[in-house]
Amino acid sequence: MQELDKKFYKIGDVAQILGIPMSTLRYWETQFTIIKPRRNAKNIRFYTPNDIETIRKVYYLVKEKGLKLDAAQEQIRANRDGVDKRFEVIDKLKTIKSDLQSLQQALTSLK
Amino acid sequence: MQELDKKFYKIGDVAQILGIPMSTLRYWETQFTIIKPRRNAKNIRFYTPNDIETIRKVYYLVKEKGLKLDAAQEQIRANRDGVDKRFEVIDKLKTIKSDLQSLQQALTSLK
DNA sequence: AATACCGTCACGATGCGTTATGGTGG
DNA sequence: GCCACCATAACGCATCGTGACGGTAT
Repeated sequence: MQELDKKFYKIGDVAQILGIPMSTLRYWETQFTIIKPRRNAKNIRFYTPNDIETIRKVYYLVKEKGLKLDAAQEQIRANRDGVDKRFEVIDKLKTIKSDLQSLQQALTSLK
Repeated sequence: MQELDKKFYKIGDVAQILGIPMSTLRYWETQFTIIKPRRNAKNIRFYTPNDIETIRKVYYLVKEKGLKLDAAQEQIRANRDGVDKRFEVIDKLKTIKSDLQSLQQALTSLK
C-alpha cells in the first residue's frame, strides 16, 4: 500500500497522471459502478487517490490484459474478496508460526 | 475430474453437445492456439473429450464472464499454471506434515 | 441424391472509445 | 476572452461471430 495524499484531483489532473484521455475517463464512469468521483457544487468531478488507484487497476485489466469492461469490474470485485481471503489465510499461518515458535522454545529449554 | 470416453467427436457432435454453432467452433479454432483438434486423412476434425472440456471453459469465460478471446486463452493458461503451483504447495505441506508427525512421534516417545 | 464435412469471404452486431457541438464557471 | 470543465450524440474502428457459397467425400 502506498502513501496517499489527502488531495483531490480534477479530471484533467487524473488524465495527465495516468496518461488516459479525459474522454475515456468520462466514458468509463458511465460503464463502471466502481468509478464514481465526487462532485462539487458546480458539478465538477473530484477524484480521491483511491479513485485513481481503482482507475489504474481498470487500465491494467482493460488495456494490458484485454478484459472487457464488464469482466474487469467483476475481476476487481473478486480480487477484493480474494485479498480478504488471503489475509485470513495469512492470519492463520501467523497463528501457526507463533505456535511453532512456542514449541521451539519449549524444545530448546529441554536441552 | 470427470470420466472420459475414449471416443472422438466430429464437429457436428461437438456443436450439438455444447450448443455452439459449427461456425463458431471453426472461428475459435482460428483464434485459439489451445483449440487444435486432430484431423484424419480426409482433413476432418476429430475432437477428444479433452478438447471438448477446453472448449467448454472457453465458452464459460467468453460467453458467461465476458472475457475477450485473448484474455480467455491467457486465463486458461494461468489457471493450468495455478493448478500446478497449488500442487507444489500441497506437496510442500505434505512434507511439513510428515516432519511434524515425526516430531510428534519423537515427543510422544519421550513421555 | 443427400448429408456432413471443408475453407473462405462478406456481412452484421457489439464493444469501446473519440470527436464535435454547445454550454457554464472563473 | 481564454481555459477547464460539463453533457450529449454522432461517428469510427476493432472484435466477434454468422451465413452463404462452392467444393469434396461417403
